[in-house]
Amino acid sequence: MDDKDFKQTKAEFIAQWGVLGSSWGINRTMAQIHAYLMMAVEPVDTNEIMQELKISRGNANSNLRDLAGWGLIRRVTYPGDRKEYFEAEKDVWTMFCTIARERKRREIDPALQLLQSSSKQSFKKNDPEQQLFASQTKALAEFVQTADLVLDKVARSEESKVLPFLIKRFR
Amino acid sequence: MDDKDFKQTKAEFIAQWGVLGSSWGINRTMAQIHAYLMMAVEPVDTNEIMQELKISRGNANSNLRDLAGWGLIRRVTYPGDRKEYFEAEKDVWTMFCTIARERKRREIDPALQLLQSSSKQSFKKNDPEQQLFASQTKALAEFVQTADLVLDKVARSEESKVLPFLIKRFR
DNA sequence: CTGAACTTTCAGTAAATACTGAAAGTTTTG
DNA sequence: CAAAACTTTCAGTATTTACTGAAAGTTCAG
Repeated sequence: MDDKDFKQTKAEFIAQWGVLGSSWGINRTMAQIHAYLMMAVEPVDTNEIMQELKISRGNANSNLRDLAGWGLIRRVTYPGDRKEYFEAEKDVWTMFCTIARERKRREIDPALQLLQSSSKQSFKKNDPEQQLFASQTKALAEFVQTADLVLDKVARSEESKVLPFLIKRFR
Repeated sequence: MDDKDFKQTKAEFIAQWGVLGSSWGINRTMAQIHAYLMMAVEPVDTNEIMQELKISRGNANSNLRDLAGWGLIRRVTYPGDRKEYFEAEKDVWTMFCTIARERKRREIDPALQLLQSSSKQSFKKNDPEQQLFASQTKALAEFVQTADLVLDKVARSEESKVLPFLIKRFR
């Protein structure tokens, strides 16, 4: 594969990764920046990202900030160089744990809170509608709590190096 | 809890569930309709949904269609009644399996396809950038494949009745 | 076949989300 | 301290996504 083909393959990959990202809840540009950084051998500065992905400085800046907020990329600086560079976590299991931890915090915890507070009301025992509401919210709360717990166990960084092997055995 | 309080609690729950849904990739209305149906004792028709959630016929129709497409709700008809009613799957584990199956089909499979086709190109062994691209896409492909497999195992309906107990033990 | 009962579609519009680029802010250097 | 090098913010705008409601479509009873 010659260099020209490679550049094209890579660009195509990054573009497509963005499309996939947006079919999740992730914005296209953020997914593309992440893909770009995952495939970068060395840390990259904002200008390079702007040029390669054809996006504005503001857009690059805010998506990089968000990615750093998720813990998926790190800011890197070199002594004697005032620019900031960015570098992605490249280990997929570490990435998975990071994402799991953040999603738990941002999505699971609020859901659990709503479900628990809803299910802990007092209801009329003779009203089937109230009974259903009570039992459904309770069942959902328990489910989410279980999911939470599993993610917790799985996303502890110590175990995350064992887990891949365990799971492969499990096939 | 009197009936008025209950109505309010339920409405608040449905509204909030919608907010949570949209912090995932799910649209607010769809999440609300689903919540409404999960908490409904009997099958519900389009008009009731329109009134209760204050949405248009078109909106109700298309979100109901999509929910049915996900397999999260069923269409119900009664002999001698021309209207269609809708009813949600209420068992949370069955719901989970359904969602897992659909997400696999809609999100995991396309990602896997992209990753596999990208990682199966031939690369220059002496170019570190090409090497990184090759190894990253391969690692991602393997990860996604594993996730896929785990979901597959978990989302088989037979086992889904055992799994909750298993996981509770695991605490 | 006709019309009532119901469902679906879709052009137009509203709302939410993402993006731009210039201005303001910050840090460092000479 | 001034100016250069860089980063952040944010008002305005573009793009995407969701929603409305009326019209078209479908099914069925008489």
